[in-house]
Amino acid sequence: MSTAPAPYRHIANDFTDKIKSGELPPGAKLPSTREIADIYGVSMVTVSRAVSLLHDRDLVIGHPGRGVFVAGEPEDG
Amino acid sequence: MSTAPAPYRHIANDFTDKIKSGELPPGAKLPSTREIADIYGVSMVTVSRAVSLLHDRDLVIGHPGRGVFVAGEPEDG
DNA sequence: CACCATTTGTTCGTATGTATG
DNA sequence: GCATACATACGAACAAATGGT
Repeated sequence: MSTAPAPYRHIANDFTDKIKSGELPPGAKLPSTREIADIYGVSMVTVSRAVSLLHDRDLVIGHPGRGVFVAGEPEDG
Repeated sequence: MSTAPAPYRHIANDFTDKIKSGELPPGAKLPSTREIADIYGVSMVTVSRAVSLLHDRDLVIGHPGRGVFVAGEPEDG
């Protein structure tokens, strides 16, 4: 069955991996919603949902007007 | 203070509380998406998002054509 | 300070797909 | 195949915050 995850799940999973692997260290700024949407070929709503999951897991922190940053310490503290 | 959570957050929080308090025991069926949407006065999309959070937290399990059930053991096995 | 552009966050309506019965 | 019900997505819109001019 593969159980292929939905796009928003895939995106969330993808960034979770990048953060946990250190590719995106604490304080790092994620691409804007529009950027990610363009990269994955989905709408901004879908990206927003994916980021919401990351936010729910305390992996990232979004700052309206600035961007989304990886949680952990810098930029946020 | 207050920081009133968004509707979908509020709904998810509400059901999380019901489940954790035992008001909704494992195997219990949640109201249908349409029902919840009607109760809270929001669209089904918003309810679906709230349930997605519950699902992400392994609090519930959705069965297309049947409904959403509280996770834990029964019904889900 | 005022105005505008950018960016995040959330919602609505609608459509499609899948699964159950 | 139809009715019911969950899951996800898109497009458009509004609200709030930030920052540049």
